[in-house]
Amino acid sequence: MKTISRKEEIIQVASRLFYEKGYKTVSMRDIATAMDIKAASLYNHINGKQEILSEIILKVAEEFTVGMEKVVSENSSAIEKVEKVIEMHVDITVNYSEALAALNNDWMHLEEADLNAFVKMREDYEENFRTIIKQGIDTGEIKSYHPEVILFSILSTLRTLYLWYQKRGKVDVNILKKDMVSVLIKGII
Amino acid sequence: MKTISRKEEIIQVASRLFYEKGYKTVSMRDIATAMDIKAASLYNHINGKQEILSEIILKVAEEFTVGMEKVVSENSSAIEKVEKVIEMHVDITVNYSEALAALNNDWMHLEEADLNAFVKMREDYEENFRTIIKQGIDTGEIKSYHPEVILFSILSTLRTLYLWYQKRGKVDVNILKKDMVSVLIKGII
DNA sequence: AATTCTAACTAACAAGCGTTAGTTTTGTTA
DNA sequence: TAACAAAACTAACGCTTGTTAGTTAGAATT
Repeated sequence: MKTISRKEEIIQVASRLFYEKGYKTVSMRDIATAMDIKAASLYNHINGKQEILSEIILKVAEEFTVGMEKVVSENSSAIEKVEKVIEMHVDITVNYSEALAALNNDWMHLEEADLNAFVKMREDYEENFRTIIKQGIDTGEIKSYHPEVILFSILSTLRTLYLWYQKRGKVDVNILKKDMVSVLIKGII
Repeated sequence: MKTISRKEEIIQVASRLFYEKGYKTVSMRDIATAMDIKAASLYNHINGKQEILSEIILKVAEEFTVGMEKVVSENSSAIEKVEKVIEMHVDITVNYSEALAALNNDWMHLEEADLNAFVKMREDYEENFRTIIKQGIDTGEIKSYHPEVILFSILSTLRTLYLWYQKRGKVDVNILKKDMVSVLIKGII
């Protein structure tokens, strides 16, 4: 029986509100009201609004980083790696769908140190994905379109998945993975 | 020699700032400073911050609506219609890349009347696209994946294009159209 | 030259923001 | 039961927000 700390509860509630209205629109009073307490009481558990944002974003960003590093280190074909990346995105989307709104839309409101860390992680992630695609093109597994266009096309779809997943009443994960792999890969092989 | 009114100038400057930081983060003083005037002076030309947002968003939304209606009314195959939709998206992205940030990220900050109008346009647009895809599946032109997944996949990519277009130093429009059509269509036929 | 119009200005407002200080309530441990 | 810690409270702070009122400088029109 895993209990949830008050701090984690704040982060959970904030994630939901950020998902609905965005970081800048949600006030500390909004978060407090949603928890039936006063805004000042939040500060018994967290250091400030910034901390809430960075905990939400960086936690998920690290999931992506770890997941991507695992895929890259595998001894498998490029197409298999792309498949694994897609599946990882689906898994993270299902587990953190609300946090992904902040990660996608509010990362620029992180302050310096966290912002730099996030941007670095994001760039590394894209670079790893780009390398996989280029390798696939070299080995002939993937059609030789401009790699940047393939990268952009797949990544856009994956990054926006959290919106559709919420809207379409949370489909079965395994079916979702299969569909995504089909649609995204069949076009490039 | 087409001159630009002061109001249009405000909307243009605001679009750029909204693109960079988001509607809620940008203050009227920020907009004024960027134009080298005081915030109060803006009100000689516009009625308020809301008006700026709705002018930016609804103008582009109408472009999409008109474009889609034109495509739908054409007498051509489903695949040809999908191609036309993709090309329309590229055209609008090139002409309104900054306004698209507000349309994608800040539409929820429209107030009631404009919000309803926008949501309606967006739903109609998606429904038209969905119908095209379903027709394509019926006639056998398009693989019989779940139409919702195809719709989502293509639309996500098109809607995020404005980000990549800005980042990659504004590629040639016709090349961009060709690439997008290739990558997005080859996967579904 | 007098008038009107345009577009800027200064000054201020009420409301909301994130946050802090100090206090009180609540529940657990000695 | 007394002591302590956790987590809530009230009250207020300095600052920023969108917006309004009233004024002024310069250009265009009569």
